Amino acid sequence: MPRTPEYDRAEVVDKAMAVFWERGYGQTSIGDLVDATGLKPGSLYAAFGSKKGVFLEVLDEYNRAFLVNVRSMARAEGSKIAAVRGILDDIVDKSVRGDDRRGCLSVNALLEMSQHEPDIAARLEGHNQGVRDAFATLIRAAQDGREIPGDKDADALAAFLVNNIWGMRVSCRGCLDRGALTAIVEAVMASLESA
Amino acid sequence: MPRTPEYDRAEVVDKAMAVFWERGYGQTSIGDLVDATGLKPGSLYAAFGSKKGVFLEVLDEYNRAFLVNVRSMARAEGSKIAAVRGILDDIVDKSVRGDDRRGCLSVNALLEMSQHEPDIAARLEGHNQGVRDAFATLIRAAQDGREIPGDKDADALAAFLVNNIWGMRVSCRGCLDRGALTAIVEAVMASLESA
DNA sequence: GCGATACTTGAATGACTATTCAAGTATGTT
DNA sequence: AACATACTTGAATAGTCATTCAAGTATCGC
Repeated sequence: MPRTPEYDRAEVVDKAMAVFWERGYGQTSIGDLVDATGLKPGSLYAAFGSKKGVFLEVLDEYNRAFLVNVRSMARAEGSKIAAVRGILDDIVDKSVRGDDRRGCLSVNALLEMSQHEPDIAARLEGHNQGVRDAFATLIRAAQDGREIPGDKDADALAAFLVNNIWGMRVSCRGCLDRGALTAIVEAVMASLESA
Repeated sequence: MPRTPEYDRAEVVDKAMAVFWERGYGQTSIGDLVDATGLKPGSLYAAFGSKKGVFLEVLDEYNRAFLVNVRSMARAEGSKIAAVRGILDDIVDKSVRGDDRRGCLSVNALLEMSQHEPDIAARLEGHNQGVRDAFATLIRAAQDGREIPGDKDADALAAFLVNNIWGMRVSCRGCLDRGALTAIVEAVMASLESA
């Protein structure tokens, strides 16, 4: 009976993500979203309720995709240490690709909004916990395979790893180049493997 | 001949810093600055030119104070490794103190503004370079004292160290508690000292 | 006291924003 | 074809914000 929407929701979320990622939440106006998505204000509000509603859906999609990526690399056959390095190299690649250094949408949002938007802070914290858990699982697998000393605390190593990832996501917003980021990856990997 | 200002500029900068730090740049209105500093809009504009002018002065003061702190800890007699640990412990303390986790004003500004405010990006990059240099100097001193293996690249270690500091400044905006941050510090220190 | 200087005040300005809504339009079922 | 549903449109609303400015006021040297 109803009229069917003329847009694809996932596509709209992707386009909105590009804008929020580029400009941040506060600097993105509804007008920007209208331009990027092709939806008029009324349609946007009918579909998402508010600007924050759009952003929450963007954030969930971003975090979901990141976790999927980490987990799929973790499931690969063979060396788990190589999987960790692959994930870090991937982050370096993304950090220096293009001339826009947008960093991590999730980290950007955490710093911009966590103080005055508790629901966003809660959502991000849940996601970060998921990321740390995924890395802890991967590290335990590496310990089982004797690639990482078994007496180390996997959760602590995972927190250390994630800390360096957040750091790189910040550093790449400054002017650290590929060489500098790669050197950081080397230091992190050496630290993981050392007895 | 002229009338003398009724306020102390350094005091005004400090009060403005508290507001910008708490709320971020975009979420701070001139009205907030008027309330915090006691200066009326006209006086604020006469003294600083614009909202961004106030922020630039705040940022410079923040960065200056941070560098002074690092350098003074680095100059202390005795173990240089202990100095590094002291700096990191200090950051952990500041990160968990109070119930507001404001993080690092400088990192917050970098993520919020570097994309669309090139002059702020440039200023922050200059400052970050200064911080890396200060740590590299400290690390070379530790190598001279045989506290850190001499064959390691001091600049790379400094970048690694700063990367973890930025990471902690992000992590503390989520809900990482003192224990988790301390564990990260342990991992970083172990990494520095290991041959 | 007088004049010159420059700080202070606070209301006015003009621009921008998120959000709403009433009118218009397409769809699928009956 | 007619109806109910619900998507689409874009102009209107109400609010906020950074910035300006003209009038008022305090200080200093003479």
